[in-house]
Amino acid sequence: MNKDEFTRATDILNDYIQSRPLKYSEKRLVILRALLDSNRHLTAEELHSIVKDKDASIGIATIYRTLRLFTECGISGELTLDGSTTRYYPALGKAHHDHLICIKCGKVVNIVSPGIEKTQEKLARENGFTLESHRLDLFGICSDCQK
Amino acid sequence: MNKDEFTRATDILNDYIQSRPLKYSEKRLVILRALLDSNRHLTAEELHSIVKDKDASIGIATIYRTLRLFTECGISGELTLDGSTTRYYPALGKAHHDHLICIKCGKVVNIVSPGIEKTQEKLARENGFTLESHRLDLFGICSDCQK
DNA sequence: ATCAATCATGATAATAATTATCATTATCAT
DNA sequence: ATGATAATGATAATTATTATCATGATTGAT
Ligand SMILES: [Mn+2]
Ligand SMILES: [Mn+2]
Ligand SMILES: [Zn+2]
Ligand SMILES: [Zn+2]
Repeated sequence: MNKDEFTRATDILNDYIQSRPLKYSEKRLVILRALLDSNRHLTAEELHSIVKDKDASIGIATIYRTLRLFTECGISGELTLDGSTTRYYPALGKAHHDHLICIKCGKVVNIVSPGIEKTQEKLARENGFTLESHRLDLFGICSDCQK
Repeated sequence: MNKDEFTRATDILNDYIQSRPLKYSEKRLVILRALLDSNRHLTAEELHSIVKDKDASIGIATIYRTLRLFTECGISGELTLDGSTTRYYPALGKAHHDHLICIKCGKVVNIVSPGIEKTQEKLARENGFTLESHRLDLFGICSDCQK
């Protein structure tokens, strides 16, 4: 009976909140719902404008605070493509993945390559590093934009 | 008799300048020398403070302008690790490479993996993309910082 | 060398995304 | 209910970078 994404996310969020000195908030659930519904890579501003339709009192600062919280507990992921604006996306239940981005239309495709992941580990080891994380972004032109 | 790095860089820079409506400038050479001498991944501010010892009249805006020029003609490369500050490094003659960064001391090691590069092409192709560029950064802890 | 056109530059204002501050409100354990 | 403290909105502050603009340097033609 497979809990839906929202329920799984709130479970994680509640656990996280109760494991440290944090308190419940209704607004976080509004933001969570909007993020999961969109299922895209959104900027904080974009998410804010979506969320305001549901609760006009939510301020941009709370969007940033909440997204940080979501990322801390694994509900969302962050992606900074151009060094200026960070985009946030639902990461729950999705295994680790990298990104393939169209430089014309901005489309983002999730990709995964166990071979690359393994090679990264090897490269780090060869250089005496223990690997903690990595970032792989491929930039190109999607089939639509090639037409 | 292998021209030295500075000479090769100035050759490229001169060609680039003469191929478009740009003019000669002494200050660019001071900045170039400082960048090549350091041979590290520097922020614009760091490079500025080095350069000011040679020519105190050089302003930070010219550092940014010149680094952009260097990157355009392939003399320098840009690396934005944390989404906030961009670092610049001598790229001349160095083949394409990716980066392995120590999250404790900031050390940056250049790495290269033909296998990964090839797999990236394949992934892009499988998704209907033509690959234009990519960014691969590995974050870990170097051997010194593990002690 | 003179001159005009235009690029290069420094100082500084502007920008833009994000974070910090702070007064007010909401949550929660007692 | 109450007291402690977290959450929030408004907005000021921050920070890296870019734009503006008046001034100086370079070039190529006279
Ligand atoms: Mn990966
Ligand atoms: Mn690469
Ligand atoms: Zn596209
Ligand atoms: Zn280190």
